Amino acid sequence: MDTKFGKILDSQFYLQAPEIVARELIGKILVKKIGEDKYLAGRIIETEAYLSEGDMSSHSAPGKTKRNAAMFARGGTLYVYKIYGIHHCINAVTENEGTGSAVLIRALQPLEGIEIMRENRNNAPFGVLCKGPANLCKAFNLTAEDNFLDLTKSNLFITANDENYAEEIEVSKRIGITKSADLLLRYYLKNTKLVSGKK
DNA sequence: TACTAGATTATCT
DNA sequence: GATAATCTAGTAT
Repeated sequence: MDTKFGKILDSQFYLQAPEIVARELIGKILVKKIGEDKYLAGRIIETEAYLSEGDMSSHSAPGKTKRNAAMFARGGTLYVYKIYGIHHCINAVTENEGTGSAVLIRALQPLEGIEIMRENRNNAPFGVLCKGPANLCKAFNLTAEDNFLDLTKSNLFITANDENYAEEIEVSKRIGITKSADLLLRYYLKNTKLVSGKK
C-alpha cells in the first residue's frame, strides 16, 4: 500500500532474520496516523537486533512468558515493553510465529508532526525528540496499549522509499545490556547527531 | 563537560 | 526480593 511517505512494508519483510530487518530498517520511515491527513513520522536511524538463539540479552531467551508474548507473535507485530518501571520501548517482531526475535527501534530523525512530538515530550529540544527508545515512544505516544499492534494493518506502520542508506550504516555493540554484550547487532546511520548512546 | 543517583513497577525467581 | 534493551536532573570538576 502506498502512502505519502512511501510503500508500507508488508509481512514478507518482517519474516526475515532480525539482523537483516535491523539493517534494512535504517533509513525507513516510522509513521503513526493520528487523524485525517495528520501524521507523526520519523526516519529510523538506529536499531538493534535481538535474536531467538544464542542471545542471552533477548527477552525471548528464557522462553515465552506473559511479558514477552508479543515477541513470539508473527513477524510484523509490535512488541512494547516497559523498562525501569517508567519507560516504554518498541520492537518490530521478526520471523515466524513462535520464533521469538525482534528489532528494537532506538532513534528517529523527526520528519513530520514535530509540534505534536514536542508536546508529547514536554517541549524537549528538537535534537533529543526521538533520541533513545524511551524518548521516541513518548514522542509518538506509544504505550503498553499498543502491544500486539499489527504494523502492516494499523495506524502505525513503516514505509520504504527509493532512498538507499546501505553505504552509511555503521555496526556496533548494543547499548544498555549486560548479557551477550559483545554481539555486534546495533545498526545506525553515521553522520547524524540524533543517534542515542553518546552526545 | 563528566559522573552519579533517583525515578518506579511489572515480571520473574 | 531483585531486576531491567533508560532518561534526567543535579552536583562536581
